[in-house]
Formats: sequence, C-alpha cells, structure tokens
Amino acid sequence: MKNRIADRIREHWSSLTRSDRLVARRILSEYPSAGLKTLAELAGRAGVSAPSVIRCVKKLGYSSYPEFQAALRDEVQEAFDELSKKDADGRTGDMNEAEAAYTRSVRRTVKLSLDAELEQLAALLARSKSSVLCLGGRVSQAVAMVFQAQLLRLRRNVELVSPNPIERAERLIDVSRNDIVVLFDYAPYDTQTASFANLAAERKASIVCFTDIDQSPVTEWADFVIAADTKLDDGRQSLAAALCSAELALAEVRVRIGARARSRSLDISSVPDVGLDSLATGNAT
Amino acid sequence: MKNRIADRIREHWSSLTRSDRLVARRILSEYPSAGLKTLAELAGRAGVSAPSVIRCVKKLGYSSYPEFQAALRDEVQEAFDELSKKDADGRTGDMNEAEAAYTRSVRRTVKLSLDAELEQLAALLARSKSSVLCLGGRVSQAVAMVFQAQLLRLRRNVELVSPNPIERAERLIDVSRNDIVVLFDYAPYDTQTASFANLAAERKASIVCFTDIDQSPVTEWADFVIAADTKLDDGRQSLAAALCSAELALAEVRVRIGARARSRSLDISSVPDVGLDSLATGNAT
DNA sequence: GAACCCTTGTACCATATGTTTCACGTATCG
DNA sequence: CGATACGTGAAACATATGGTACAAGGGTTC
Repeated sequence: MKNRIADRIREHWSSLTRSDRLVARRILSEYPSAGLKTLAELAGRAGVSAPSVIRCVKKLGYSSYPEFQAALRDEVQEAFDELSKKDADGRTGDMNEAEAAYTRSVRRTVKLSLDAELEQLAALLARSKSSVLCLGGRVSQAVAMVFQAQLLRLRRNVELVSPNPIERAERLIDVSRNDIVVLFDYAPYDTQTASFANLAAERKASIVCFTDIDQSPVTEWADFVIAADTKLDDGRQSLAAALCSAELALAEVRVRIGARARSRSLDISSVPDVGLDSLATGNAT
Repeated sequence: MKNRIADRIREHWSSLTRSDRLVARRILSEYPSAGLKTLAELAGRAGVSAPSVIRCVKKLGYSSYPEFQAALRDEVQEAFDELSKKDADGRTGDMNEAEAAYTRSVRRTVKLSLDAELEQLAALLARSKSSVLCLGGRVSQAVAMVFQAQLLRLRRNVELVSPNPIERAERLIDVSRNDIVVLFDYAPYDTQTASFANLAAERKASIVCFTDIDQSPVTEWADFVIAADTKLDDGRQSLAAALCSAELALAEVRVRIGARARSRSLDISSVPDVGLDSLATGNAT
C-alpha cells in the first residue's frame, strides 16, 4: 500500500525515455520534497524542460501534474501516520494489540493539544463568576458528566445539562453572555448539540467544544476547540482520547486555581456522611 | 531544528484570531498534507476564507503562502531523512557511530538503485563485442580500478583509462560508437572527466555515469546514471557507497553472463604462476 | 540516402492560484 | 449610546503555474 510512486517508476522504467528517467530519478533521490515543488522547479532540478516532466508523470499513470502531487501528498501523509504509530510502539512494545491502539490514539491526542490554547481555556474556566454548562451527545454525554464532576471539585457553578430536549430548551432561556457552554461532540455528530451551541452562541455565551479531528459543526460557533484523535488504527472510535483531552484541560485549570481548589476540596471532604464519589453523579444534595 | 512550524504556531498562538486558529489547527491535525495543498483547499478544510489563511501564515512569520509551503516541504524532507536514518539504526543497534553512518549511506544507496536500470546496464555491459573504458577523477579513479578489475573477470575488452590527460586524449581518438565509457564522478566534480564524457559522447559512445545524488555534469551526456548516496550524516563524503553501487551493477552483469564468466574465471585461475590479485593492477601480462 | 518515428525543448496559451482591496459586521471603549 | 478598532469574507486582480502545439534534431530502417 505504500511507496506507490516508487513502484510505478520501477514498473514503467523500461518504457521511460532519457528525460523521463532524469525526472523519475530526481523524484526518488530527493524524495519527497522534489515532487512537491512546482512543475518548473522539478524540471529545473532534473535538468529537463517542463513538458518532459508532464510527459513523465503521464507515463506513470497520472493524468496531470497536480494529480501526481496529490498522490505523493497522500503517500507522505501515510508515511507520517505510520511514523507516529511506530513512534508510539517504541514505548509500547510489550502491550497487546488493543492496548497499543488505545495508547496511540491518546498519544496523538496529547500531541495535538496546544499548551497556549489550554492555558487560555483554563483562564476562562477559572473565572468562577460565570457559570459553566456541560453537555454532550448520545454517548459523549458520559464524558460531559466526568468533566462536570471534576470541574465542580475545582470551582462552583458547574452544571450538567440534561440530555432531555425539553429541559435543554428550558435551560437555554437563562443562558447569558457570562455563561460558558462546554460541549462534547464526536462523530457521528449530534444535531441537538449543534443547535444548542447555535442558540447559546446567539445569546453571547462562550462556547467551548471538545471534538474529534474532523471537527463537529459546533466549531462554527465555538470560541475554543479542543481536538482529540479518537480514531483507532482499525477505524473504530474510542472515547478514551476524548476523556484524555478533557482531563488535560482540567489539569490546566487545577494549576490556575490550585490553592483555592485545595481548600474547596477540603470543604467538600469535611462534609460529614457524604462520600466524595457520590458527588460525581450529582446526588450529593 | 525540527517541527519549526508547530513551534511557530505555539509561539504565536495568543496573537492568533479565531480564523487563524482554525487554520493553524487544521495544519497541525492533518499534518503535513493539509499545508501542502493549495491555499483554497486548506481554507476550505479549515472552514475559513482564503485571505484568512494568508493572514495566518503571515502572522506566523512567512511572507507568503508559497514561502510557508517551502518551509513545510523542508520540514517534511528533514523528517524523511531522519526516518531513513532511524530505519537503518534499527538494524545497526550495536555498531559504533562511524560504522552506523557508513551503513546508512550504503543502505540509502541500495534503496536508490533501480533494478530495471541495473538490468539494462548489465545487458549493455554483457555485450562483449564492445570494449569498455573505465575512468574516474582524482579519487574516484580508485573505484574505476576496482570496477575494471572485477568486470575483466567477467568479460574481455575492459580497460582502465590512465588519469594522465595526454594519454586520455590519445585514447579518445579511437573511441567509437561501439565503445562503452564508464565514468565515476563524485563531488567535487572533475572537469577532465566531464570533458572526456563530452568528447566520447560526440563519438557516439555509450556513456555510463556512476555519480552521487547531486549528479555530476557528466549526466548531461550519460545514457545510464547510477546514483549513490555518498553523503555521510556528518556531511563528509565517503566512497563506500560508490563502491557499493558499482558492485551492484557488477552483480547484475554476473547474473547475465554467469556461465561464461565461470569458465572464464577458471581460465584465469588456470594460468600458472600468476596470482589473481595481480590482475587488479593490470600487471598480469 | 531518404523517409520514418521518437524524443525533446521553445513558444504560446488558459486558467488556477495567491494576493490585495474594500465593505460589512461585531466587539470595545469612552 | 456613538465612535473606534478589529476581524472577516466577497470580489476583483495579477501572475505564476500547468498544459499544448509545434518544430528541430537524432536515430533507425529499408
């Protein structure tokens, strides 16, 4: 499946002319950057004229130079994906297949996250005056729950919005510019989540969207977008990486309001007869 | 030294606008192919307009989109070089630094060589009617010597052309369309070798050029170009890879005329009182 | 030696590509 | 609430880019 271009060159080598070969050789010996440059540049480096390059790639089976470049781009992308996979494998040698796949997904997610963005997001979430609304789609609601529970341990005014459309609509009425709406939306994207985001944005609330790489429609209104690589190697989806990105954000908030959070934690744990665990499900009261 | 673009994005993140960030995020999450596509395509994938992409890359310090792409291409190229280095290291774990460097150089060379081209070259060299002239530059003459000696064991009419300019000029007089001129020319390129190639080409001789990746001026007249990656990781040059490519070609010739060669070898070794070693220096007669 | 084919570069063309301008919309600040 | 500054995309623009037609040169064949 890889190095298709090199294979094509080998395959067609006998039918290539002198100029064609100069081009092909340059593509291989300066792989891959030579083929990613413009037609004229590649021609110059190969020591032939531009038309010769076109004739060469046509003989290799591409209908145009841009098409050839697209194929090369895909090949490069594939190699990079492979690379990051191998990269992770170096440290996951003795895991089984499934474990390694999850590890990779999470690792890619961490790589994606930008410290600067997380910091700014944390600063926003640390402002305890505004209230935070957490919600997700059919399955990602679970991640929203975890996020809400954890964030509540760090600051007040953090609520989990019910999945019920009617309750959601009611809650939406009171959303104002001081509110922060944190949405979790992963493919297949939830239209209800999107419309909630839309309406909340119209009410000037800050929108924070945790999503996957392909990026949900919610990003259109979002002030912050935190992407996670939820694709496993076999194409299946996993929420592990999603949770990972959520916890990265939480960790940043914890740094911001560490002192206050600690005292708050103490307050919580000092409440008699209430286990901390029960807080996570919102039944503490 | 690497991932300069990701670094720039992190560095400038705070001064990026919403659209800028959409662009930057897309560049990172679809790295590197997204940034290698056209301006319009990247804009589309990021969900912004074309001008926004331009503004973004300008904020990152690039004066134009093509300049940004060039930087990205270089980065990708660097990653690939690194990759092939690592690739080789996997099998050279217990070698010392120098050994590994040479091994890499040779491995890259083998990767560069095209079976199809070597086969055709071997077919040419196997035609024992035409005579073969071998020569090189100041240092590469040594490789020419080895090549000549080895090829002579496989077929007749293989001579080593003297490095002396006058003798070379004299030899050139008798060059005809049936001759095969095998040149070894590695940077820094030898002008004398080039002019020999030029004149031999005018006399319709077949030109075979063993050179490095940057490709000597001789390639302009060459019918066959066999490239070797003579650059070591520290920038120094090595002829090991050159010799490697020469021997790859010889091996192919050996396959072609294996039977004849074996009997010829026997003939040679049956000559009494003449060590095979002395053949290499041309003193056997 | 003439007629053919093949290869290649020059000159030209169409247009896709990157860039600039400008006006609209939105937030910010007095 | 008005004025200012900023971010954004639509549209117009210039040109770099890829593609084509054609003719010259060389090799081959009969």
